[in-house]
Amino acid sequence: MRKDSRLSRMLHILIHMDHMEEAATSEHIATMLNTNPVVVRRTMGCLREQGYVTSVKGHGGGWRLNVALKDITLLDIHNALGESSVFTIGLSDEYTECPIEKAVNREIGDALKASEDFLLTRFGEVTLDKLTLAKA
Amino acid sequence: MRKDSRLSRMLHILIHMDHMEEAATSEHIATMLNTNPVVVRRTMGCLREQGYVTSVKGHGGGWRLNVALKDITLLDIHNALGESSVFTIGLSDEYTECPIEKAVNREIGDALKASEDFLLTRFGEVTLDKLTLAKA
DNA sequence: AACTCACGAAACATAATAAGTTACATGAAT
DNA sequence: ATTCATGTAACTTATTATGTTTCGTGAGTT
Repeated sequence: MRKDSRLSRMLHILIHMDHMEEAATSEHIATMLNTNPVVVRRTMGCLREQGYVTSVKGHGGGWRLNVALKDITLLDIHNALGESSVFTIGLSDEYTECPIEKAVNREIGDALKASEDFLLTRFGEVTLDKLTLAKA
Repeated sequence: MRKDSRLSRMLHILIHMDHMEEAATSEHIATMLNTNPVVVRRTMGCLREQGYVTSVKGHGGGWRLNVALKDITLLDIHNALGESSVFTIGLSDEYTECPIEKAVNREIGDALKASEDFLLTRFGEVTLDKLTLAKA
């Protein structure tokens, strides 16, 4: 199942942008991510909608960070990207009345929910400025 | 991203099988899951490899539970199905030397790992007999 | 022995979706 | 006017869970 690598990619870029004097073009960012400018615009657009970055057209245009790294958490970016679900595990979608199936799906669903809460809480505790200090 | 519903489906079926006198045919199970006998054989085959069920060919053949429900956890079945990863979130797979990218991927990777451990621990605490008692 | 039932397995088709790509419109600076 | 860069629509590709077809094989039944 193909993974959604947008969170990883966007965090990477946001931190780089913090060091930049000039606006970063989609082309430039695409090169850094080994992808395509259109993919960059599409994904960065999600962050712009939430105000984390701004974009300017034309000469000298491109993308700029609009919020300090210390004020952005992994959770913020995760949410901005609007991921639907974090898990590859799903529930059977039979719309039956079978009480066993319901019990199974409730158990799995509750566990997934708890695990997701755990993950998102952790994401919420990490601000991007911490990652610039991290040792490689 | 399409979800993997095998865990949900298999738990559902295993619990039903506990009540059955006769062996359940793939055809019968497929009807319960609103799917196809071949899909059933394919998925149940994973459980057979770990000894949770047995299969018999020919007349009167089919699938039987081979281990008491109280001795099977959600984790056992999850493992038997051999899921690769539980998350839709992945890391950028650029094989760069960029320390920022590495720091980002380590942070996300650690969080995913912790969340997965949390989920699997919980799966390991639930035996299938508990689900038969659960109220709908 | 012939027949039927049911699993085993290979090969292929379908559906969903993240990502990649092409093409063109629009706006801003030179 | 020209060039640069984003905005967006439309299409293609890659991946993978699931679905489907088909044939082989073993086990009871008649």
